Amino acid sequence: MTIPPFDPRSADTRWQQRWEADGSFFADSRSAKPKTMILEMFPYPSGRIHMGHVRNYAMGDVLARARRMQGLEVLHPMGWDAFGMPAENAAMERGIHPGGWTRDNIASMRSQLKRLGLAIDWTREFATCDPEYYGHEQAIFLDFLEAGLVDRRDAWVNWDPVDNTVLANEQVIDGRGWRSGAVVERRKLTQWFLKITRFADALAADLKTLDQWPDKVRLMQENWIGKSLGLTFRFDVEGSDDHFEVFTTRPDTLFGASFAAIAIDHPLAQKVAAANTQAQAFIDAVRATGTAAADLETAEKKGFDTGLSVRHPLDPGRSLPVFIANFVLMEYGTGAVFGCPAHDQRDLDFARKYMLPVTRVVATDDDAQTPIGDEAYTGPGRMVNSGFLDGMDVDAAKAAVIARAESGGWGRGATVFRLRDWGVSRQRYWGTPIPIIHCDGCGPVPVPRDQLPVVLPEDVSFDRPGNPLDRHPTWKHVNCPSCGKPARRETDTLDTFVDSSWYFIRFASQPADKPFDRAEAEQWLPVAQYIGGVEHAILHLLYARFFTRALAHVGRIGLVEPFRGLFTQGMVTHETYKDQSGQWLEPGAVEKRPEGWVETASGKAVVAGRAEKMSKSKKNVVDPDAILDHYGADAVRWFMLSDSPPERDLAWSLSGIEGAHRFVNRLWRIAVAATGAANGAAEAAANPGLDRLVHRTIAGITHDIDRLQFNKAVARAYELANAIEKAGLGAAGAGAVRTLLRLVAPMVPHIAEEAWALLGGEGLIIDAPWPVADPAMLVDEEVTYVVQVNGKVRDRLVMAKGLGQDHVSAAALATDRIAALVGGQTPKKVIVVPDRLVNIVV
RNA sequence: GCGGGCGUGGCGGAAUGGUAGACGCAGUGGACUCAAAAUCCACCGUUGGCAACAACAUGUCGGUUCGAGUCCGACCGCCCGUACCA
Repeated sequence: MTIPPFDPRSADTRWQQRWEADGSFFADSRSAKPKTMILEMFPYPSGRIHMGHVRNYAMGDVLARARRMQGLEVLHPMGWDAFGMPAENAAMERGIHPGGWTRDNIASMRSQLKRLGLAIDWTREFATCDPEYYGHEQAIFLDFLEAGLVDRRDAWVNWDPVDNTVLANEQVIDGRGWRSGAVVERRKLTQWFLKITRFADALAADLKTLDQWPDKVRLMQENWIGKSLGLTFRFDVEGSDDHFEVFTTRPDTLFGASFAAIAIDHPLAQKVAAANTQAQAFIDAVRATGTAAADLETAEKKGFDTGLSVRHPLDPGRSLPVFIANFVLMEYGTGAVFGCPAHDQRDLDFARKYMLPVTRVVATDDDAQTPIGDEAYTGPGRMVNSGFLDGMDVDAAKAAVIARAESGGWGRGATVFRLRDWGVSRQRYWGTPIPIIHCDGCGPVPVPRDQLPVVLPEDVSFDRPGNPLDRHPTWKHVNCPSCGKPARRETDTLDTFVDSSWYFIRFASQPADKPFDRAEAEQWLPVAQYIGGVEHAILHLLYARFFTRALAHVGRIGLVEPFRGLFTQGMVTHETYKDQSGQWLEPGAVEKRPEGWVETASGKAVVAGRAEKMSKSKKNVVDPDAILDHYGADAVRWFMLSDSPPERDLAWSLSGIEGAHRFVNRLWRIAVAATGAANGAAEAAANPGLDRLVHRTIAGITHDIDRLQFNKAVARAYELANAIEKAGLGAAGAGAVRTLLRLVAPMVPHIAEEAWALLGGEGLIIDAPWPVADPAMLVDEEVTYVVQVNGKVRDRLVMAKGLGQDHVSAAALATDRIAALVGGQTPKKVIVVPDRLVNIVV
């Protein structure tokens, strides 16, 4: 009987259909098994999946499948982050409806994903643009509104005057709208805010509980929240009733103050400008400079002397000039600062420019008399030139100034956060409508809950810029739920980050009549392992943490941290190629010849660049569908998991996928060999060593998968495969082969099922229990000692495990090689590391 | 500027302070074949040597240690994040 080779074209769909027919991946909330939720960040339905998706979902799938084999009830869901600008852009460019475009994309991406054979419970699939989803989101918004977690206020936004819409900061490039190219204006609009700052302290403090998150992400969030401790105090303007507050983290340096500075948007600056055209001109000039990062970096410190002065709070005889300064931000702290040039570089630059005094107030033991040069001193030391603070260290002085301010009633200790409240209003059509009705008499009135969802109208046009909801003939015209008079719907929609801030809870529980059932959701949450790109380290992950806390605050759920484990995977990259004129070339258009890389068609030399993230503009994209057609799902999955550690970038290569494909075929040959006749001689000779390796591999791969070190699991699988082939046991090796198959089944599930069936395994391999290593088999009876002389390896010695130190050192010294090297001297020292190594020092 | 990460063969990468280079890719030689593909076997850090073996070798320089890729200090390079944050 000849067994045909493995053919993924038939096997992949056959097993996928079988799993689906069996409901293998259905996550049963009523199961008595321990439950776990494995989640990868859900995709935006852009149209096609890319290799980054494949890598992301392959990793999550390994974990989900392994946990399932380990006896857990696994929830591994999939859905669509379906609202957003690209759909509206497509609508404008092609005259199609955003909803139709989105649903078509979802359909094609779903079928692409299914080809990968992912262990997903598709019964829980949803898209955030489903009214059933966003209706519940509107209900949550109303919950938050009732609980005082929603605010409506004026805010500065980036306004594109051509597209008539607000732009996110990321959509402003060099001060221009990324689509229209129009110069972006700063506009003040009334916006809805979610009060994330209410939780700023908890969001920062609880980062330390997230011990299964990468340190890097925790640090990024900590910096983003930006908690600073210090003093807020009042400056009184001399000769008037005006006063303003400043915040400082260095109250200790207050005696070194030589000026005060306020932001151009500060109310006092506005007041000054109203009466002073030069001040107004300065403000206009600063505003025109733009706020792009590049501008700020090179921008000189500039100020306008208002002619006003403020009293020094600790030294009433002194007064300080007040400047309007370009480096003071209204958005941070109080929009006003005091300048202490000696101990702050920015203040020093400013003071030198405007000839302000520079007084050292912090000194180390030997530099109290040294004047400050071009560099501010920000280190520790003792206070000088500081009145009652003299002699104190920095920390004591901070506390003393705060105490003095509080008792004097002119200031108080304060905590300031960099984190701002979350503006969620978007002047867009393709998003969740904000469930509010504006009434001239009653103000903003919540839509009654029995009228949810507020559904987006289908009949909209994108022939003109701006928000189609705003100009829809009928949609926004409704009566006020409170007084019944004619009123208008809110036409802004929610930021799409709101949609992704609670989708994982909806995955865990999706009743029709409410966003989620608390008890059911809590069975699955928090997510045991969340996997996605590091680009979401701040916004999405912070918003989701906030949302979960806010839901707990309103009593809807009993947890505050949604993701227990977080893993940020690297990108999939590919080499890039450019021709002599600098045009990007597709990998398929070039080849490597002895003389170097050339363009195949023309034979002209090509410059091979480094591997970069796959992108259309660099023409280095590899389409998963074509690869799946050619190699099948298992080879692609295996390649995505091998070679590179998962947190680092993975360079796609043809030879890499070829190698993965070879391994899949080799697994099949190994299985086929195990159906043959037993090779008795080989069995007797090779079995003990192989058995030990099998158990070591079980322990190793289990451990590697737990830690998401798939590249190491892959290496161990190769080792075991090599050893099985080398042993040449035939059917006598079937046990080892079956174990290998179970170990690789989470990674290459289709070939694993096929080979499992071939070897007569019971049921499906995904229903087979995960192998368990026998601890006795992990311990060797014999160990190889490394014998070093003066730290250099000179010999190896196989001895029984657990011998005494004297015995080991005597044995080492007795070998001819070592005896010759030691040459009869008495060793100065012999170090014995039990069961590992002997080092003889002469 | 600040914060973080990373530097190991031709390449991706392994390595609880204890045999550096597991495993894969690429390459070289051979077997099978009319031939090729596939597959199998062997070799595969550098230098010297027929060999046994020796020396060198984990970005650079120093330190701790019987012993350092790993720990400590200084520096160089690359990558990522972030920024007038008071």
